[in-house]
Amino acid sequence: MLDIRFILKNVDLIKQNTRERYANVDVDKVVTLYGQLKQKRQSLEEIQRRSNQIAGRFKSADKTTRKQLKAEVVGLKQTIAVIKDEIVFVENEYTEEMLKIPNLVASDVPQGKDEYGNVPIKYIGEPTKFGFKPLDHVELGKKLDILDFEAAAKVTGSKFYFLKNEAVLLELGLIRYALELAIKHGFTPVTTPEIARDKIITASGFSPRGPESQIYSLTKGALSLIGTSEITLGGYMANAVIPEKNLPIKISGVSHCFRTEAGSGGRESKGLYRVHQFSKVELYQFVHPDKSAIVHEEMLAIEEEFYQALELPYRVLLMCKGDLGTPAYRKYDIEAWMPFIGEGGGYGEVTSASNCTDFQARRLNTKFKNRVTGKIDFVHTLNGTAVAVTRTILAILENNQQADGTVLIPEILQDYTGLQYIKPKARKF
RNA sequence: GGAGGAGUCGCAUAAUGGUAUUGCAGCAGAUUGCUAAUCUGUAGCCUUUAAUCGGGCUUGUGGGUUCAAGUCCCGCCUCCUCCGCCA
Repeated sequence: MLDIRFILKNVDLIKQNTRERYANVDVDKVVTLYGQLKQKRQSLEEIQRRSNQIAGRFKSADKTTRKQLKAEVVGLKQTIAVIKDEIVFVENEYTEEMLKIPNLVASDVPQGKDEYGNVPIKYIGEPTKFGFKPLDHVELGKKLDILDFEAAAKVTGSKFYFLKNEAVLLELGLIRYALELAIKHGFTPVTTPEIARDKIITASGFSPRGPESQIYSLTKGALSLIGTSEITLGGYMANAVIPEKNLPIKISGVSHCFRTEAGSGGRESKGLYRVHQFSKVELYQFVHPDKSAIVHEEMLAIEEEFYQALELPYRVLLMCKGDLGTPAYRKYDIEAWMPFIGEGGGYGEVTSASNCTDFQARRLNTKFKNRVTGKIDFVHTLNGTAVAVTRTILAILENNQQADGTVLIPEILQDYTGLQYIKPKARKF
């Protein structure tokens, strides 16, 4: 959420930004509704003032005066009720539209409508070449007996999976290595709830209910499954004032993520690439506003350290205006080489790192206080993926397969998994 | 899940239905003069203003009763005690 006072002062700028980000929002409507809201609130306050005045005279009044005062206040009460209803109505409309206004963008964010507008800024490693006919990860998963999509389809439906045998060790090893990397960089590890209040989800910039929602909502209570631990990690500091000397606060969250993937049928949806549930280690930071730009680079550096240690070929993209999420001010994606994307291989998203400036903090109401000046202001928040497990397993399987049908475990993970390679094996069930 | 109790500023506390008290801490100022003490002021949000003054809202939260609600009634949240269930 942006500051309404900032919006009012910079309507043209906001409109241009909204247009360039291809956000479907009516900025004029927000301005108009806010004007109405303010006007109604002021008239309400005036009537409340009169009502309070009458109540104040009541105590010392005699019987007949009280009768008069009472008669006087009845009309006011009715008017107050009417105006209150009007305010609730306008407020709902206003909030709904207001929440759609995206964050501002950094000056170096490229123009562009969608993923094709993203700008590659770095390529590390070469796309994997094979001296034999490689298999995709779904076929590999079957031969190695480590993935089972058919059984998951029976149990839950499409886009679910069972990990089996070495894939399980690989998942746990990836999580463990990612966590140790995070801890090395000063993050406090946490495991989080995987269900959150809709309020917290909204505050993080996601919409829990509605047709385009990516979120699974529960029927019991105003609760939903989290799409990412970014939601719960941000919520950790909701309504908090952090002493400035305690910044930055760096948290690394381990959780499952649940996504409906509404409207993404067929698109790069084979196997593990796009699934309804996966494990992720997330990096999250609350920082001083002056520091967020530098910290954003640090977040990317940690992500790169991870994928370099895994020896996977990847590229880094600076995301264009049209492909940024609503809360993001600037965002990097890392895409790992995946031999079976598109025709003859391509790069597929494995991480993202976003600087959300004060956009999330304003809605989460997370502030910091300078002890000397006493100044209170919103913190900046950043989030990034340490590891999204399923896509990383996909990349390891497809890139590290050998002519003899085995898959080599990256050296860094060998201690964490207790494996050097995964061999094909007969499937008993 | 059931029964009972509680929730007031960072902490601690007060308030026969009458418009949120006091102490400590922190912060600001004054004074004294030095491992600090004393005095004064100081909650948040919205609104108004050049800035003040002023107005409104806020006792976990949302409703209700009332001229008036921390106080009475109802829903929800959180915590405590006990019971049940359970990895």
